[in-house]
Amino acid sequence: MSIEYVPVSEGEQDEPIELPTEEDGSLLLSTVAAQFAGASGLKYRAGGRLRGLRLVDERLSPPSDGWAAHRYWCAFPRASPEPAPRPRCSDLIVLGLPWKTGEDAVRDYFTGFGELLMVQVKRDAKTGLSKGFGFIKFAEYESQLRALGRRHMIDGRWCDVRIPNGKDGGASAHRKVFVGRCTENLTAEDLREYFGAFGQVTDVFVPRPFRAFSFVTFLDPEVAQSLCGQDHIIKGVSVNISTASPKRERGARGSQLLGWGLVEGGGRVFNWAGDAWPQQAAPAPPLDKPYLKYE
DNA sequence: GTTGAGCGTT
Repeated sequence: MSIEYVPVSEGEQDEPIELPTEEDGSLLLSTVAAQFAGASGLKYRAGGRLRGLRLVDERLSPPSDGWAAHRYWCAFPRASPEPAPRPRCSDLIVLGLPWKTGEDAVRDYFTGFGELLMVQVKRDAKTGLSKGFGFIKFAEYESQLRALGRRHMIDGRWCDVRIPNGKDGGASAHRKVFVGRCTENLTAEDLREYFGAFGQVTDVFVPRPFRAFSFVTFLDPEVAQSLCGQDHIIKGVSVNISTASPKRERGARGSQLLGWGLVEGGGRVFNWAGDAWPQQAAPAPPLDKPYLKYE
């Protein structure tokens, strides 16, 4: 069989370019792609119907009645409807680890949620004793979602997994709502269950001793924002939902009008970018043994 | 009784 020339166009209506076949009578897909970048195959019309050409090992086979009986145009891959880049995993902080828990136990536990890329338990440099928290990073975002969606019993103690402060680009400010008019019988579990119906809840904070409010953090800021301004009845209690204010901002909530750009606190003035929460500027002296009461 | 605990020697 000798080389022949096959008329190929980009679309059915376009002007064809003649492309050479191989010795075996096939047409290389690379020959097509050299003229029509991104082409993944060829088609033609047979008796009014569209037909596709057989493609094996990058070689296009002629129709049964031969190349010369038709003219051809290119098929292109469907514009990928899902180039949506998945959110990347961030480091996650694990809070409330028992003193005795080391990297191995943390890794063993969280591997149940997916492949881990990193595990750290933070220790005092001098004594080597655990500080009661650590960091993990998952390989897959789905694993991170699963881990953020619940509390964790590790070595006999409940632990929390959070996105570390300052590592979410201020997104937590939009993902968290303030729940006012809480009563003492509303538990964190009640709130998690109730608000979980609106979207994945990543954190519930209920002050102890009792104060008449709580915080609920959602994975999706849209969910959090959609609830703001509403009253909801949970276990017969009418609670009010509003936006959460940055921690350092006490009293003068009017400065929300300034977009949270500049805030006074504790006799100092703090400044931070965009809507990020302020880093702790005057950290309370850390307790020597913050988890002692639980042990 | 309506604004929060703890956050990484790189």
